[in-house]
Amino acid sequence: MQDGAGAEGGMQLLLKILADGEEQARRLGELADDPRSRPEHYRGAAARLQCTFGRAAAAAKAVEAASGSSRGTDRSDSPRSADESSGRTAAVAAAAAAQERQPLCKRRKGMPRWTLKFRVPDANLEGTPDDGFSWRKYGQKDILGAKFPRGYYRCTYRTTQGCPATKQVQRSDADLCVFDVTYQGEHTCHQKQRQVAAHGGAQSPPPPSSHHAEQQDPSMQLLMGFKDALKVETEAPHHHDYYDHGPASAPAAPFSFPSVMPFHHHVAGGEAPDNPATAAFSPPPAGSSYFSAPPAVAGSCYDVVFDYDAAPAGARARRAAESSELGEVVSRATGFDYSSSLYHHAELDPHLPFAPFGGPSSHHGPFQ
DNA sequence: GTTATTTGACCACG
DNA sequence: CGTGGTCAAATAAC
Repeated sequence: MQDGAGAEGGMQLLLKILADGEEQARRLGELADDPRSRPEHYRGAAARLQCTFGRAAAAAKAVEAASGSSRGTDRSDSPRSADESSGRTAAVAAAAAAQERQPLCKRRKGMPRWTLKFRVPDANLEGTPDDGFSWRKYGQKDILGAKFPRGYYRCTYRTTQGCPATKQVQRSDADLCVFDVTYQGEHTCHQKQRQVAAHGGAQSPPPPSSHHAEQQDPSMQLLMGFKDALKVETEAPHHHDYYDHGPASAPAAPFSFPSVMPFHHHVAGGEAPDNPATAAFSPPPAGSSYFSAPPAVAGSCYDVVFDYDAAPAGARARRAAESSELGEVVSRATGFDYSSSLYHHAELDPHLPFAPFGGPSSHHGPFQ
């Protein structure tokens, strides 16, 4: 019973989150229309969107788990992760567990992490794609099985402003024009602060918490971000055209989610951990949970793909291959010549404001 | 002079 | 013990 209720409440929450995502996507579209938009703007918006989807995914997962457990037909042929197929009560448990899980007090774990796939048409394949931020390279490592070394970067303002953002850049083995850029940690430095403050009305009631608060509470930060990205305009969902060099017509059709939530589709054709990203980035057969927005203004688009899987690199790939992978999303951006795919490995659910699951007072839209 | 990159060593995790 | 991520000294670039 509780499960059922949890599922319903979860579904509502899910819908709510999806609505947020829609708005964020719209906003991203709006950015595209604004010639003043910069890569960082897109990135920021994409990041927010990504977070939203991460939440949505988690919510969906929870809902599924809830309904699944009440059904009684769990486990057996579900190749999913064992921990989740064991039919938990619901998201509440998962969320709680996630929040409680923090024995890793050593390294930088627990920070939001996502991967963007930058595809460089044929121009910028010289070096790392510019995402609008200043990075300082602090290392390079040859990765097993990878043809090219992986570059480690951290925010230039790490020492001066204590910005925790880091990224890892790696060229795809197969496609030289594809870069896997894994970001970790949000920028707290001022370089990105001007992310998206372009809006009429009471735009930017100054992001009050933009430096310290976020470091302590990622979820808080995320919520703030949501609030920040409320108005938007989107385009019609397309298929898997990850990059459309469309004319500058940024029409705009309401962004609506197809049949997305429960995406269970196997993607990789096997265990080719070489490039999990490639799998998601490559042409999804028909009917995959992939949809990107078409033609942007100038040519590039952001294909955002969420992959919630807490596992790092290797395991992640395998998981993506074996179990259901969620691919999803997106939107386009303009101004640059690369398209990218954004992956999201919700480090589990470090930021899952799921508390009010199954409760009536769930998530009242405090986004403002 | 400064600041960024390179590069091997070190260390943590699985 | 292998792999991946970071540090830090040396080097290069500005």
